[in-house]
Amino acid sequence: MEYQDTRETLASIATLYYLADMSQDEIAEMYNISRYKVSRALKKCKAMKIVEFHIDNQPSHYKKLEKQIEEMFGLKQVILTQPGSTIDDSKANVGKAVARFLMDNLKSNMYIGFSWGTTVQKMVQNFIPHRKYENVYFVQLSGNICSVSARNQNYMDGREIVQLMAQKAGVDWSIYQVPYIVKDPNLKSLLLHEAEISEHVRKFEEISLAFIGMGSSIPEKSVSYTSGYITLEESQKLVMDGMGADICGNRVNIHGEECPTILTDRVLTIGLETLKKIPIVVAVAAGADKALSLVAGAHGGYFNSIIIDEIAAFSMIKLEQTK
Amino acid sequence: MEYQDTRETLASIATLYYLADMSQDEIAEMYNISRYKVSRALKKCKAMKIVEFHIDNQPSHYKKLEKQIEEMFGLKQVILTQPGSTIDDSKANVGKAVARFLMDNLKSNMYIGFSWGTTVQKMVQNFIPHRKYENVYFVQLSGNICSVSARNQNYMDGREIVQLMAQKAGVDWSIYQVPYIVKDPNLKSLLLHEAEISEHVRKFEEISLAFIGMGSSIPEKSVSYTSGYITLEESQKLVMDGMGADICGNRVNIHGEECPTILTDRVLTIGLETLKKIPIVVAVAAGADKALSLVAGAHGGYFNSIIIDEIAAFSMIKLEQTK
DNA sequence: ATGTTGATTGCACATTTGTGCATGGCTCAT
DNA sequence: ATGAGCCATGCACAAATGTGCAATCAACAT
Repeated sequence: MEYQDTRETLASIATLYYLADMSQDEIAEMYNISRYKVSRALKKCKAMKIVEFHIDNQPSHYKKLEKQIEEMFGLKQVILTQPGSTIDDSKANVGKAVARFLMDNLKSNMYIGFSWGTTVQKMVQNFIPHRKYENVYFVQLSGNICSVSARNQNYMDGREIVQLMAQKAGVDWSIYQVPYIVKDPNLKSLLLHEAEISEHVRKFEEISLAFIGMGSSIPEKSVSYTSGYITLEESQKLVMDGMGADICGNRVNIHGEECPTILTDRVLTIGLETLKKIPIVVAVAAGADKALSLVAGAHGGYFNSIIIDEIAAFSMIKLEQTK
Repeated sequence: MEYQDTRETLASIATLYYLADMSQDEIAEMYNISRYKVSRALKKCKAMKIVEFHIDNQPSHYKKLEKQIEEMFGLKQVILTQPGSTIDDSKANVGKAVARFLMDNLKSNMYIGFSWGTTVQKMVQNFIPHRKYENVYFVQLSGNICSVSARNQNYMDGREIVQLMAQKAGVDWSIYQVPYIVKDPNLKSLLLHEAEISEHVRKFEEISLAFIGMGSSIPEKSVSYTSGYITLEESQKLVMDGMGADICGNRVNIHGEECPTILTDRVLTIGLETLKKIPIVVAVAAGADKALSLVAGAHGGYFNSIIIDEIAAFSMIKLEQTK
């Protein structure tokens, strides 16, 4: 047996490991390669989705878990979705549920707010409105990031999400035409004094339903860092200082309290106090690393509903218990 | 989180382990149970098929592997099938391929031989003949075992397999109305002198296509033991003595040579020399523990074609290389 | 040639996982 | 009450697995 770095060989290794119950050592021997290589090949198989794990669970049993989280965090509504074999799959499932939620709740005479993010983005393709709406505004809640890693092929910025959604629904929309983060707090206040921008921000007060993304509490994954607004060290320091939770761009501690950070007064996004006044705010997230933001946001009362995957749900419970 | 011994909880544990990449320790902590229990719960998840592994491989790439085995063992035709997440699934896939092979090759004026076994049995439900055949006989190649463990709900004996197949095809059949194994060699020769039985055995010479099952080379799984004809110690001794290969009931060593064993002249089944004279003999098997019988049988020339799953294929190669 | 960059590999080590065995609890027939 | 049989549990240990790091290799521009 000769090892080649092809999809076929990788599939054979995955078969031998997961279906034939052979150890990595045995497989290594067959192909005359080192055990380490087999270990790494298997990792690759997961990454390339050559092997996938399917868990047979009736989503009906989420009812118990949803109830538990509602009570634990005092939330109005909790919707759980199935995790996929990759974080991207999980986000897609959440996105589908978010789209469904919106379609169920969208009526005429409403202002709807959207932040952006990879999970929120997954809602777009699943949003298929059937009715016509009068006097509906889709409002962008957070500014746009300028530089996106080229790797992220199908990345949508906040503007694009709001615009696509509004066009699908045939409603008006309002764009937050500012950068997500600025260097100088003074610039932020200057921007907010611009007539066009302040007019947009005033619409925040009219919103009756908002969907907001959660930031990752892993310093390397934080958007402020990945988009180059802060250094990795600064990102790590934020987490160290207990300010790893990121509610739609606002940094808070695990209790949901705002404290001064390097990002204070530099992020252009809907403020926490404004969020609190919106009747229905839905936190949208997938994956374990969103747990901190979810727990913190729930305690701060910045949202009253969540649509997340089962993994994020368990992670919230775990974090709350060990808090 | 409270642990309950329900399918739901098991599914959650599998989700946490396989999809959320949590360690068993972390999961144990969440549920306030011991790590060992998590390990055993995961084992149960596999057994209950709560979690399944799917490997995305195009069966087309089996061509190379099939060719390799054909050359390695000098076989006329090798057909490989996908392994399933359980050995039962794998057998079902093999059974499907066997049924297809039979449908492709069955013509009028043929005698077809069938031994029995869990893999051969899987062929029955997938056999859907469409044409009518003249002068076709389905012939049972091995005697029947009498006592079957009650656990094996849907076990079919050789008689049932042949009969069902023949009825589906609308052809005649001939049953080998004897026990699979007898205590006394004399009894075997007496039985073979019975007119009705000897008439059946004479049909073996007319067979042009036969499907034969392979015995497991794991002492505990050998049918001679599980059906109570020999003790576990005797079964282990057979393997120790190098006679673990089981070609349709005939014990041979890895080179395919017959040597005297405790079962010699006690098994009522088609003999190896008779098998050799049949134009097409197809070995049917799934799983790693059939490798010894497959390799031995190929070397002995008792069959010239095989239909097995990918795992059995790799196991054959491995065994042949380390032989 | 030489340096630079990036990927690959093997190693040592820590972590994670599996399992035979002994223990203790439970049921049930005597 | 007693003892036999069964099953769940935890432990100790062995086996299997993951990964940071450093060495190596290959490609390519200088």
